[in-house]
Amino acid sequence: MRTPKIPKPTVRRLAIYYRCLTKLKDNSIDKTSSKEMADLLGIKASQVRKDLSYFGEFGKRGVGYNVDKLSFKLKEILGLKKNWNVAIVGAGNLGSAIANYAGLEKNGFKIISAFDVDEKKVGQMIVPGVTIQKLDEIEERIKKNHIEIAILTVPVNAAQEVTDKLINCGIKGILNFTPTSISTPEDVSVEDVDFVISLKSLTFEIASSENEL
Amino acid sequence: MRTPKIPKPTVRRLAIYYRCLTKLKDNSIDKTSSKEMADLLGIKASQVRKDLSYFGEFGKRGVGYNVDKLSFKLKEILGLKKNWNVAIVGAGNLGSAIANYAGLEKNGFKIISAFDVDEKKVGQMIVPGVTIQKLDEIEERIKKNHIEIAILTVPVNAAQEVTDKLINCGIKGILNFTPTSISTPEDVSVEDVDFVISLKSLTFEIASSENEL
DNA sequence: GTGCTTTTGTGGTATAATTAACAATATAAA
DNA sequence: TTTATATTGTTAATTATACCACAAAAGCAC
Repeated sequence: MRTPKIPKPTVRRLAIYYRCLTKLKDNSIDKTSSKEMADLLGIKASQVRKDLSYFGEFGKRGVGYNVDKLSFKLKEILGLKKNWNVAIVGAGNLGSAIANYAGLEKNGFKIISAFDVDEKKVGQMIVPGVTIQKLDEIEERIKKNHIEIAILTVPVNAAQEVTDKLINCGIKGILNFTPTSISTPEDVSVEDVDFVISLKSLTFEIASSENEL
Repeated sequence: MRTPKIPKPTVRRLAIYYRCLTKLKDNSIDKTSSKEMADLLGIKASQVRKDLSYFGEFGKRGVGYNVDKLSFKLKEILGLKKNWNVAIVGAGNLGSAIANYAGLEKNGFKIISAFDVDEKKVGQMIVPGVTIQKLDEIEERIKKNHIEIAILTVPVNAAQEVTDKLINCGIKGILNFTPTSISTPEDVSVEDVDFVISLKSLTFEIASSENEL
């Protein structure tokens, strides 16, 4: 019961604040303020303070925040003090690109396994040191390697079936790249990433601003 | 002034309804209801009706919606009756994977050009028929080929600089995959896609549910 | 120390989004 | 034709989220 009930948008922003603080650190800036962060991110300072206030008091009145300290706190809050073992499920174009995205490793997400149904892909390396395995082996491997997060990049028609397998082997979270909503019990979290939907939001905006003329 | 002021979440859901209707069509289902769609998507029927009501009356009381008709209307609303010309800006791993994602073409987004600073990549094909070009040529090419949407997959430190170039050559929308917020004038729409942030929302959820025990 | 400036943390308010409720309408069966 | 059932479109209520405003520190200058 550490967390009363944190708004979803707040959680996303916490991750954004954390990223912002990392950048400040890279620039050797050791103190900041809600105003400074808010301006960098294009939001309101009160929003930053409100978001942080769900978790405690991390700043000093009249002074601001110590970058290192706040960064450490957010890291803790976001569950990033440990490294997370991740599996890529579906080793196509997108799955491979994501597996090789440097940002993952850098942020403490380690690709431990990759799975695909395609026999031709099995045995190939998806990232250095990780070979693609048969989807059949998924339950065994996920349990054995203590994988907690799956990145789901299978074709849409396989999405729910594969999700059910993941649930069975005790996965805790799924990053869903398939263009469909998958259902899970409430102790298995899902985050959807759908850039075609984002593209269509974009065309909506463009089209409606053109219609307004 | 066709649109009074549509909530952002509504716009995203419209795109999801459209996808849902396409699926129903594929299964030769020609009529549906707010209830049926809502159940398929895991939301409330009243939400579906409310969202649609911003744009008109598309159903028949006591009966429901004609799949074809509603689908056509949403296509129109979302600005998808025309095909959109898209440029990939930054032809790395992720940019290439996205360019080759079948869902784009299928949904009316056509990759017309790709750009990169890396001389070694220039001249290579990113998708059949599209060779990667020097970033210097971006303004000329985007204007000449009537490209309206850019998919931004450059390294984070180049994001704003490249964005400014895109703004200069009259781009209308940017799908931003870089892990930073970019600023644009208000007539240039931006949609952020950041799956590392989504991953961290996931770890927050997992970590806090573990702390609750 | 006193006053001035800065900036936090937070309680209250305003705004936005979701959900419920229901009259209006359609269909089909009795 | 009436009654029962289904389902919309819309208004009202509820809930969620963002924003404002200000008292409570903290530091600095004099």
